Amino acid sequence: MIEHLSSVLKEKGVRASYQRIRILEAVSQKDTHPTVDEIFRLLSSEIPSLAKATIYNTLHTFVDAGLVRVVSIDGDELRYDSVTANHGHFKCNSCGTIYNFRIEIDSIPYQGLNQFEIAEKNVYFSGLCPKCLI
Amino acid sequence: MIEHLSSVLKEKGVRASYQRIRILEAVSQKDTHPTVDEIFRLLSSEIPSLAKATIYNTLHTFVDAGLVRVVSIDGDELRYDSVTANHGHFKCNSCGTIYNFRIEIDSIPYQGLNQFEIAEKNVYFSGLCPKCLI
DNA sequence: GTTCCTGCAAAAGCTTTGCAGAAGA
DNA sequence: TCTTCTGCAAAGCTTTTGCAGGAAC
Repeated sequence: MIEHLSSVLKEKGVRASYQRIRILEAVSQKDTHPTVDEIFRLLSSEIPSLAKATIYNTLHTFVDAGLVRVVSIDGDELRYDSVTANHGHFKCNSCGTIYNFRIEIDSIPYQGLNQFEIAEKNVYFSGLCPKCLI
Repeated sequence: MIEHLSSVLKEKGVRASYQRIRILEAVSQKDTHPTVDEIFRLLSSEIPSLAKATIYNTLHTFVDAGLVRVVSIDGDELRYDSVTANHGHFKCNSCGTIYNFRIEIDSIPYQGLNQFEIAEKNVYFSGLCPKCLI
């Protein structure tokens, strides 16, 4: 796993330090969309020297390298997600959980961006999740 | 105009103060997606007593009332937009401008949200705008 | 050996909060 | 009159930055 993540980083031209591998691992866990603080709490027991500033800086590096994207549905908080194709994000207004769902983003028709170069497409829904509807 | 905005506020159960009317007006200007700071700079020459804290508080009130929505594409900054149907937002990674574009959000097929109650749908694209591509 | 990261601490920004006076209903 | 909002200032967070030592290549 560490081997694999290490080569993922190097492919993108990002130096593979231990901290970076562990932060990428934390963000890549399936269906987690951790905040900076959640990553910090998750890793600081194992890496007591880890500084929050390092997490901020590392995530910026990852976003610039296209490894990670920012999930920001209502601006309350920033979350991070490893880049995966064809999914949208749903945020529950009650419990705050973020869910992935399948959506064929590239098949969505739109108008008015003829001369634009589109690099990234995001779909964000919000409302109430099944747990909070009961 | 002031009359109209005043009744828009009252319909949503929001007391129609002068500040609120002017802030709603600023957010409702076509194709503007102002930040708190931009609203502050726009209005403070005419309303020198206006406090930034009032703008923050007022925008929260508007969002809760469903008058305004948060536009947060990459988390760099929060912008506000009056609620309008069937449009997405495009952010230029170079100049930072936010553009509206037409998209029939309700016709987008998706899977995996069967038991969910969806209150709001947002589509965010990013890339480069025509001005920055030249 | 170089280059670039990390950790620490301090600084900078942004947003919220508490309270007294003012304005809306 | 009663309720709610505004402005001000201060507090509370989050995020960024500078620098010395250390790790990657």
